[in-house]
Amino acid sequence: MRNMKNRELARMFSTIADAIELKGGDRFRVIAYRRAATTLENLTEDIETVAEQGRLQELRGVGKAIASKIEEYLKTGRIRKYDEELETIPEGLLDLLAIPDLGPKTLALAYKSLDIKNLEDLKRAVADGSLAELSRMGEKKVNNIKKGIEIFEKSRERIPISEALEISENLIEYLRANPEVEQATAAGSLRRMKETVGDIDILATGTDGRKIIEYFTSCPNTERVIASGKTKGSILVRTNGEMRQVDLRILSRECFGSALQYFTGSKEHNVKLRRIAREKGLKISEYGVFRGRKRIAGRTEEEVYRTVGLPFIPPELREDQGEIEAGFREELPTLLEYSDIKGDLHVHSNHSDGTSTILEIAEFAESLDYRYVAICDHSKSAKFAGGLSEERLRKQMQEIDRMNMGRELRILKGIEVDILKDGSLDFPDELLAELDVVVAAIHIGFRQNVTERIIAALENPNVDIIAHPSGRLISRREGYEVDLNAVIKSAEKSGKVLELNAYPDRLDLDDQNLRRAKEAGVKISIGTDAHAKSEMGWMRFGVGIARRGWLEKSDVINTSNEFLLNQS
DNA sequence: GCCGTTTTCGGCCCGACTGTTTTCAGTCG
Repeated sequence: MRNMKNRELARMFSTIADAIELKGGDRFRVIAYRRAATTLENLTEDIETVAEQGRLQELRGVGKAIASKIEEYLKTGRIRKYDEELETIPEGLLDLLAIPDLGPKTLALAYKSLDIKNLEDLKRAVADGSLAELSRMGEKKVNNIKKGIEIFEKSRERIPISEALEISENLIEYLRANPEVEQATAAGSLRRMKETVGDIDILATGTDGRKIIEYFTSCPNTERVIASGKTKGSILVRTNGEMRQVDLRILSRECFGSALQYFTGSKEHNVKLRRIAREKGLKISEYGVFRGRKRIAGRTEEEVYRTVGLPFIPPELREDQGEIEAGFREELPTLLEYSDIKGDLHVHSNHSDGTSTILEIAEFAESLDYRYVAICDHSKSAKFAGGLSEERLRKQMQEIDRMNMGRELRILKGIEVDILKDGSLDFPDELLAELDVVVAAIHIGFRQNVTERIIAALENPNVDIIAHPSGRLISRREGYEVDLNAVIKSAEKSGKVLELNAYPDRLDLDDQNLRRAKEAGVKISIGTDAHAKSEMGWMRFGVGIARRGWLEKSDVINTSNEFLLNQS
């Protein structure tokens, strides 16, 4: 996997930070380790290259001590500090920090006074009431932790699409490098681009199944081999500290299409498809389409669909949400393609809490063949995120004007302006009016009149886009208390745009609400909310979710060559 | 542990929110 060592080092530094925090150590050292971890995660070069060229200390958050730890890791594969910090902490304890509402202080106390070492201990202490006995623990707090445990467990069993794609793409690339392999493709909910997936399934055809499986199970990322035969192999790989299972199935060429169709699902889609086939005297299985005993199709998915009189249905639509009916009526949408995207309308620079300079962002946008990119840093109320004062924003605008001279890419002057608790915006109208793009967002008061506040923002003529309209964080946080139907209606009325935030934790609006917005005639802007230039690559997750929401090129504003907003 | 237009020591993002308390600790972003 590319940048594997960057990732592993980031994980180790982040774990060291957790360990120090849990022990009540210096909180600034905690911050320092976390910052180094973030830098490594976002680093596009291999850390080995940086080390070889003696540039480690040029990295943000990497000083003498951390640089020497990186070198130690590259040389020996270990970091003594990491081993030392973990020595005194039971395995699995730090994982519990991922439970919402359970932080280092509470966990340390639970460990010290109740000997809670893992999830099971914690659940027991919740159930038998011993957790409630701790100081500063009340009914509500225990209840929140209980809910937190549920979210935590759910998030562990499902893999975020961003991570699943990375694992599968790396493995598919690895498989294709083997001449025995003819074709290799991901299937399952991953291919349907669901926001989280249960497991990773890869299908392949080739000359010698056993050899391919052996090659697969011996890939460099394998942590453990679970199964290895001549048609199926299963391995565990480690990413971000989690073990993920990947299955590979070897199929015969003749039934690759029907198997891909079968293993892509969804189950509901397949059930309906098979029922329709049966009505036509056909039988569809993973081995092909059969009339009696005669196989009439199976080599490609197109063939399979054609036998029942359907056009090819894109995987993202296969949820039995009307796509089969639309297929028969020949009314399937022409879905948005990644190549339709001409710009990113939500990127943070190092003027607020991003890590890249505007120039770096612009050059990255150029490398993506974009026509424009909008710099939308935080506004002044977002102090935790280095929100810009009016003065700093004006300076930024001047800087952008200068950078736009003689440049084909257009850098758009934007802002992610906070919607305050009273529904007003964080900056005066005169200032907002001077910007190219005004993205308004809720960051405080998630339960206070959110619907009214968003609608008030939509009614401000200077606002163009509402960012992450539901506010949910996948597997981590419910959204705002907001009536999205009312928001969609208001956006329709004012001709405003709702965002599909492509940040992997957000994917907000989600597929269902995107479809509602489309049906209401509301346009969508896909923005990555990137906080580092490389995160602009998240656009493809946004495109995937947009396709699940039945969006076409014309539904998405950042597909037009020139940047145009309907300024009312 | 990092970092420097206040610079090699002494800061480091800071306020909202919640639930616990009776003036504040812990968590989150």
